Amino acid sequence: MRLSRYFLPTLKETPSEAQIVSHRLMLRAGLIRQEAAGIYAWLPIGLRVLKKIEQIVREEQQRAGAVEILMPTIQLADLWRESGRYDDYGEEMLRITDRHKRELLYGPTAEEVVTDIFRAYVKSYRDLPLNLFNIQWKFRDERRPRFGVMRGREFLMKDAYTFDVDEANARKAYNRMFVAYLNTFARMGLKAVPMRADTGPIGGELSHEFIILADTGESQVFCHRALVEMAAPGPDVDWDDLQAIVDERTGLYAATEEMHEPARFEAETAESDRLSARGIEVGHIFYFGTKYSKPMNAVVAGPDGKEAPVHMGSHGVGVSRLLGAIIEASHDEAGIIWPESVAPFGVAIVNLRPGDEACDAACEQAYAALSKAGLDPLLDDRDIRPGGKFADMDLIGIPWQLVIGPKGLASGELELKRRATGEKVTGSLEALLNRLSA
RNA sequence: CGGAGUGUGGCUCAGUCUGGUAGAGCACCGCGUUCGGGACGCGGGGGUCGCAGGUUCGAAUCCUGCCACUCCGACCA
Repeated sequence: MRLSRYFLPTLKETPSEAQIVSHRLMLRAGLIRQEAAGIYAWLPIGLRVLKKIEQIVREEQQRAGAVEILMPTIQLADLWRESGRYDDYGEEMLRITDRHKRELLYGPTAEEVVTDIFRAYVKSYRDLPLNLFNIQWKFRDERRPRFGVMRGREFLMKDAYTFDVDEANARKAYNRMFVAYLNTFARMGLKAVPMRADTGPIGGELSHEFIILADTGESQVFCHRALVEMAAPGPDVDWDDLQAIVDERTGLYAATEEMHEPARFEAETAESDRLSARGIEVGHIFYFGTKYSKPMNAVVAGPDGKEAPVHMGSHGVGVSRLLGAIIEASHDEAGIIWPESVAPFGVAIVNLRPGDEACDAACEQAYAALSKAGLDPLLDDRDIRPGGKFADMDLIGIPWQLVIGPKGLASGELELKRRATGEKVTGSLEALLNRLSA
């Protein structure tokens, strides 16, 4: 992409509505624009990062055996009456009436819709286990939206729904999502800790929140220090038997404020291992048995021919919230520092003298080579003050900057800078291109 | 929903107390000089001061109502 023909509305000053660092940086770096409280437009750079995060989530869901579908944002009130949640959900649900006076709603979650899809087609235990997920916009009319995309009213969520014949199998499905989440967040450079969690109004018996630690987190969390440093299991695991991996994580104390038991924490965890911190919830997994399948009559025939309600779980990842969470975890004075896996571009080529024949030619050469190598370069060829370019590239957090100017071309010593560390490498254009491609 | 606060060009804000016909910096446009980490000079465009009503010869400014947004709390897969 050439910046002279792109849309990158960066701001020098912070809009007054933003209080926390990720929100400020998202506005200043031109990732999002607020349209109303908790409702945002996604600008080109923000959308690129959102899509990369979404793709990582998708790949790890598929690796764990989940199948992608796409459910509508608008749902029927009648389905929610079947489950009994229509009246319970309260003012957080955005209710809509169509021209036929039919009652609709903007989905805050999709248990009802997916259960309706399931019961229409799946009739036998032989079709299980089944895990259907979708990545779709949700709307919850929060009393107080805040912190930018971290607590918006409209947000992008991955929600997976597992269907199993009994509780033992449902726990295996739960474990697959548990491990998939560990791998998902690790790929984004995040250290996420699974914690015992309150099941809230959705109900259920078994639930973990995945929390990343950040000073601006919304909830207080308590856990054993070892959990923070534990490496993700990775893709090469036995997906049919993950109990040992899950036990290793759940054997150590970890709980959010609502579930915290101080006495147990102190009994189970040596004082030097106790960690109390603020956390951001980026994922949440639930097993809730037959809470929806029973009232909605989602049943399958077992080997004995008898019908029984299917055992379900639901498993969410806050995809749009993850942008804020990653920025909270990775930034400095100058701006965002994207992990390479989610960076909007792989490398920025900065042309210090647009219009200078030699600089333009060297930039074109670098751009072509890096594009060919799949490094997704962003060419900053804007004819503005050079200082501004450096600041913009730092602000939007591109992992590498290749600086091309007349002095460097004359001396043969160009500069390559790594955003995360500030480390600089100098060399010929060819040498730096080779280094980036490696 | 309880408490607090803010609405003035795209952004950050001054002006409101003490009423007199709207300003600064940044951004934007033109010309010139510049150019290796957010340049400088000169010229220029852009605002029914959140909305509605009231008081007044006159309202960004005073009064009333409403709306939006932000913060603290409660709430929250």
